Amino acid sequence: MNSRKLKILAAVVDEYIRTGEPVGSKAISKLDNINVSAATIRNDMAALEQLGYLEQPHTSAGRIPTFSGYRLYIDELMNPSALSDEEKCRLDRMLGGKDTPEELLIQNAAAALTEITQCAAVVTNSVPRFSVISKVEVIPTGKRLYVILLITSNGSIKNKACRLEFDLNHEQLEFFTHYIEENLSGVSVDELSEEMFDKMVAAVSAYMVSLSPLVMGLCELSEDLRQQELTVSGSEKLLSCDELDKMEVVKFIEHKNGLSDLLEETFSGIQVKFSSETSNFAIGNSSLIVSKYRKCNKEAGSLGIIGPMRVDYKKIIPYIEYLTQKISYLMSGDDEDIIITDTTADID
Amino acid sequence: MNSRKLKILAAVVDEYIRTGEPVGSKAISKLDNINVSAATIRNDMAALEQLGYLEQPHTSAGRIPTFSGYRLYIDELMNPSALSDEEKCRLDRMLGGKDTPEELLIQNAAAALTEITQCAAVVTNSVPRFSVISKVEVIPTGKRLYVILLITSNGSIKNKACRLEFDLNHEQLEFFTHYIEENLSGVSVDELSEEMFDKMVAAVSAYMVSLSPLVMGLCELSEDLRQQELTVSGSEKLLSCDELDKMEVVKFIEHKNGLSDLLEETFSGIQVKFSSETSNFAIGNSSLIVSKYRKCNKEAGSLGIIGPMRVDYKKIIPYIEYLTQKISYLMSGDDEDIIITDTTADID
DNA sequence: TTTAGCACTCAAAGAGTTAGAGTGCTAAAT
DNA sequence: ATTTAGCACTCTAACTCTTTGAGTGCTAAA
Repeated sequence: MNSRKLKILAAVVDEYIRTGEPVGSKAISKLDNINVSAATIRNDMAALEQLGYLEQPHTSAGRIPTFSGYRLYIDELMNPSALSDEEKCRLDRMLGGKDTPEELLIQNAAAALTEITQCAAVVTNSVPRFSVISKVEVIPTGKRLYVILLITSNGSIKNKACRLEFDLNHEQLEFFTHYIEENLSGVSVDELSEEMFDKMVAAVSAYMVSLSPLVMGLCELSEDLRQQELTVSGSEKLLSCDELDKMEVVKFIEHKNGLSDLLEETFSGIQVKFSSETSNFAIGNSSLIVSKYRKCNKEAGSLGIIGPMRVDYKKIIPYIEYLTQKISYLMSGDDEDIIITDTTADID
Repeated sequence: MNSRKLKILAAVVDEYIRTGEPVGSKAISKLDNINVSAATIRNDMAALEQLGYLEQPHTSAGRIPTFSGYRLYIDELMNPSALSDEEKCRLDRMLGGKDTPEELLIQNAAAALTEITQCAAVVTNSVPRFSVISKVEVIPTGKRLYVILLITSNGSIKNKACRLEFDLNHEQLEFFTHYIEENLSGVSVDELSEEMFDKMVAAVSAYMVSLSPLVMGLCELSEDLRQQELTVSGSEKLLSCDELDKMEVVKFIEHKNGLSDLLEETFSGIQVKFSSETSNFAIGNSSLIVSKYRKCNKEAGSLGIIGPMRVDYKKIIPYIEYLTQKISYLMSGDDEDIIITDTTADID
């Protein structure tokens, strides 16, 4: 494995990404930065095939990269193309300024990615780990029916109705409200845990057993609070890729199978994952490129695209990197002024 | 147009639905209930083509039904096959018993329809038109920040945060709470209207101008309350129908174009609509079969399937009819005992 | 009015051909 | 020891030509 072989591998991947056709020795030999004959390239390509980086669809066709080929290309060989100032400006315009609500910010980022890459964009909202419970209320609303309300310092509102075995009298309600106010107010979302609520159930039950459904309700709400929401937009683009199985794509659009797991196991920095490298991700031959954005220097959410394995990594990766940086910057700027949108919930 | 022609038309549609292939005179002549020769059938088929009920894909092929052909078949000719007891039991099992939450009930119905018909199921949730506002609260939750909470008698909970220009003092808050309690409590969801809120804005502004965002917030919540949610499940099935254009299916899956309009203009009882009969519905050559279910004898929501025009109406229509009846029954049974699931909302 | 018979049409499937891109191998050149 | 040119070979994609069979419309007899 010498440097010429690597150069040839890079060239093959680049060409394949550009054209979508298997690439032959002749095409490579014509490239500017390649100065050996087609015959030499043929020999090297045969070697690269031996090593598992390239493969042939059939005997008399050119080569296409294998998974390992792409992997090596992305990790070592690829030469990302820096964003021009115009491109940066364009992204800035698409994102919106400093006073754009966070939710809209990531929506805009998703829209930008969809438009630029012609792939599906995937974003997660920013989880308010570091925000604290600012208000918790219990509101009687029918016989034996209570609505609990949880509000955090960053503006999340969650509510849930609980039915009890008995009605609470004024004193009991007062006790409970006071107790949870005492125990939850000011607690950060990160600190909320099931153990914590288990303890509360125990404490509260000592006073009155039938209060525990309320605590369980609170526990569930706190789980919701910590749960990250995942949005995929522009997924119709994936149906235009004939590399991808349409059936799989639609199933994925419906259920988003495996995606959240996949994002879970992502660590910081930009990352490329192939569907073949993970189990339970629905779309074969696809590639996920994501990066995490940060808010006040803590990981807040993810941002990226899902596309065919043959996407223009060179071009797309810098875009995603720029967007995450910019979003991190914008989100960390003014923490205090919370922008409230809307929030509803329906039960029947 | 005599009864034999109608019989032949019905036979052609049945056969075409069964086989998916253009059907010829010979195939019809072999059917049990047809006792004339192929030549006679040929003459009648030519006449039916003249009348616009049948068409030929090409000269030397059999006939397939036109839109009008299907229409006549469905409205007059078709002989729906009654559900067997086993089938009814199966549906009952899939739906769930009397204590199944409404939301789950329609989800189960959708799943059952998807499985049985191999088409996409479309359901709308039950809009609580006839339920009344049972509680409305305003909760101060930060500086100039207020959460309004709207709860209906059927268990819907909606909340929304509003930012005001100024902070309210205790008296002002008291006034406002009292005012909206007075004006909204006991009002049915159906009665809520924008005009009503306009009046409230005027009245409240007379007392204190900066209260109006709260009323606007209430107005938006009430809109949410009245909004019907539409779910399409199993839409991947539509991709297996080669009668349907995959690209159109995909666009539909993403945007559900025209579907809610289409459901709006549906009246009571089971109904079949062809894409060709409506403008703005995305999937050409498709057919929508829906029926409305009722809760306490008032229209609550819709339930049905989207499939290719060539679906087994004979079989599917009874299924949908049975499901809507059963759901109407289950939903109307115990109105008092509201089952609460969960409800959350996130803002940032 | 219905039916049998027959010539005709047309799409789909299969067979055969060609063109071209790309390969691997060998032997000469560097 | 590499690199290159040359050449025979392979395989697909596109094209034409032919065959097959289902289905029709028309005519004339029942």
